[in-house]
Amino acid sequence: MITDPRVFDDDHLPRELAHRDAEVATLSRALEPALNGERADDVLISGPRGVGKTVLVRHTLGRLDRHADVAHAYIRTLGATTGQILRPILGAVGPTPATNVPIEELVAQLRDVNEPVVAVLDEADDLHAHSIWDHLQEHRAVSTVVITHDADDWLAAAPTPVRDQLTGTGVHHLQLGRYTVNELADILEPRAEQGLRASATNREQLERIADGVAGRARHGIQTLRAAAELASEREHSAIQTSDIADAYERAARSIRRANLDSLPYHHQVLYALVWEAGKISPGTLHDKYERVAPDTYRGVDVVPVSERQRRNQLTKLEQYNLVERSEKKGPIVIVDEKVKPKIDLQNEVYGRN
DNA sequence: TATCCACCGGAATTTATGGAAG
DNA sequence: CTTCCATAAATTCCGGTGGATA
Repeated sequence: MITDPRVFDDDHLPRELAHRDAEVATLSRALEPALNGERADDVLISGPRGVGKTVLVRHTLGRLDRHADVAHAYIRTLGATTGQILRPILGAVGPTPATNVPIEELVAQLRDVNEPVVAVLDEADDLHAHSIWDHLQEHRAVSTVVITHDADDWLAAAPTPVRDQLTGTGVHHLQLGRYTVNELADILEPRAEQGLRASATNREQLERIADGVAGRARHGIQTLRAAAELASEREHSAIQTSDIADAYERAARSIRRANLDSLPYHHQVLYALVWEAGKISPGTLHDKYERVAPDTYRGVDVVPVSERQRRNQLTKLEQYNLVERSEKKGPIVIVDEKVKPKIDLQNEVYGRN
């Protein structure tokens, strides 16, 4: 059923970016000065998850690169330190500085940058108050493309100078909305053509999927993939309505699983504990962790972490939508019990597993 | 209302990590 | 190889919060 799985990957760039012509044009215009050696305009991009904010930027930068190289750095800024943001920016115009060169030195190097660099600051929701702005503000050559979920919230929470920079004249704001059913079906169509066996699906089904995912392209693409997988498991010669009906859940689950897989060992242990309980108060969670830790970490190259650090890791699990908390002080609840933990908890007293 | 308790999360401080120089 | 020294990661410390209880 699936002939080319790559077209369903999150980082797959389609040849044509359907239904974003206006946005591509605006972004191109903003970055154009860089082609002539001048500083590009700043851009603030906002929109809900999965509507193609990152893809828009990657696509547009790629297009510009065909005319002339635009030095750019793409940085996922969620939780990034000043050094982790500065280094790739400098790396865009020269060698990437080593991790042990002082921030002071990085800042000095940044001041000496004269050719235009576009710094794409993705996942910038919490970046408004970051000290990185002390160095990026009003830079003669380095411009920014800030990607966030809600532009108004972001600007409202930003310190005045940052807000001024991102609302001044010549700054471009792009608000990406959800796709309509037709638009999203147009996006799914070429993927089906390239990634699936011929006549595995049809327009009506693609529209059904587009409708079911409320205009979010990433979900739509993952749902199409899941529907195809289900169809082949069930030995259907083509995707059927029942496959689509079950695909939403599978798609959501595979996204969660991928999230879980990307996390390090500590998170796996915590997830396993919450999963086992289904629902657990922070206090008992920590107790169990301590009880299980000596055996669960045996033979692993990492060592159990403190309670404070576990709190950080639990928020990460929450951000990744693996675990949730209904009220502020409420218990921690597993989001999808069918997403099984990657590791087994070991405890010699109870002898699990 | 006053007090206790469990928990949260910011900030200071310590430890781990890994390039670079000797 | 060892030492040095920077960042990054983790721990320690602690004030604050909100809910429960008397």
